[in-house]
Amino acid sequence: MIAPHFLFMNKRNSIEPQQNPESDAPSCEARLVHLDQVRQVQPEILPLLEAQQMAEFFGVLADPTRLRLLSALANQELCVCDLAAGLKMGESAVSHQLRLLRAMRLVKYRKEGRNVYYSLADSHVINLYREVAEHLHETH
Amino acid sequence: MIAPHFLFMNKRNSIEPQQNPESDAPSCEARLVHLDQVRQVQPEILPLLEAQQMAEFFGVLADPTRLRLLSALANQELCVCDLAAGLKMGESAVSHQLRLLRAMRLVKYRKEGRNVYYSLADSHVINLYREVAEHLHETH
DNA sequence: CCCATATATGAATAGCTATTCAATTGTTTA
DNA sequence: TAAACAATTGAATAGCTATTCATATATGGG
Repeated sequence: MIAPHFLFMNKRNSIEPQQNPESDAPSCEARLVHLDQVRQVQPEILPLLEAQQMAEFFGVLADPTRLRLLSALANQELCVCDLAAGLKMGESAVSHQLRLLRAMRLVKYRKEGRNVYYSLADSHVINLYREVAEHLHETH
Repeated sequence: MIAPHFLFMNKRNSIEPQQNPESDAPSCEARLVHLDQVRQVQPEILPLLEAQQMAEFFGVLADPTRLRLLSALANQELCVCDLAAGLKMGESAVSHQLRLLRAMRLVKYRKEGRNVYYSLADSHVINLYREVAEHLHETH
């Protein structure tokens, strides 16, 4: 298996929100059971801050409406109004969601007159979809 | 750009929870503005059901604790107790989250005595991480 | 057989989130 | 300039979710 350390972006095992390894164990007396394992795994655990960033990103994709918006934009740029019509939703709801997609830099936009045209920002989303689609299609 | 239609798994543009294209538009009078665009994009929009499935999957990854659990398991299998100790969390919380990861088939487990050892189910998660890490590391 | 331990589970609570409604901004056109 | 319109924004509400606490199940040791 590939080294996860790299994958989880532990560029440096620097100071993190985590307490030091020897501190109190919350409940399970792990230090009595598998202290070695715990010691070994702790530096490989994704630091809380980076975990939160990544979770925030996945969270943006964790909504049917936003996924449908992205799918609509996969082929062509569209204005808010047309997106709303295509999804049969209110413009306000769509605008709120586009804001999130914008914040995560998944879409970009362009103003033309009183319309605002949105389009996909890069190809990362496409790759993510492919991976997840593959996973979801495996033996259920 | 790659054909999104394929990526979004519209195996068939069959009957879906969506109303027919001519039905009432909620608010924006899109049929007056860009009816052609709306018509064109609608069959490409990810169907609601599939969008929900995919959103559910991303939702599992949209939590710092679960991401950290996965990072802990990337290298080695670990029992609940050690995972809890490594993350400095209660066993109950960890167990609840592992249940979700199990439901999404991201981890598998093995019982040995009174311990239950968890490990990653496949390599999809690894790939997802890589893609997202790349995205997050691009010019902020 | 009883007790400690490992894990799982259910209920409860606090915090987050998606949509709606109302109001606002900025732009075009009449 | 007034009116219509596209889009955004803020507040409010309903629904979801992560953790905690309490309890349950099961396994191994004495």
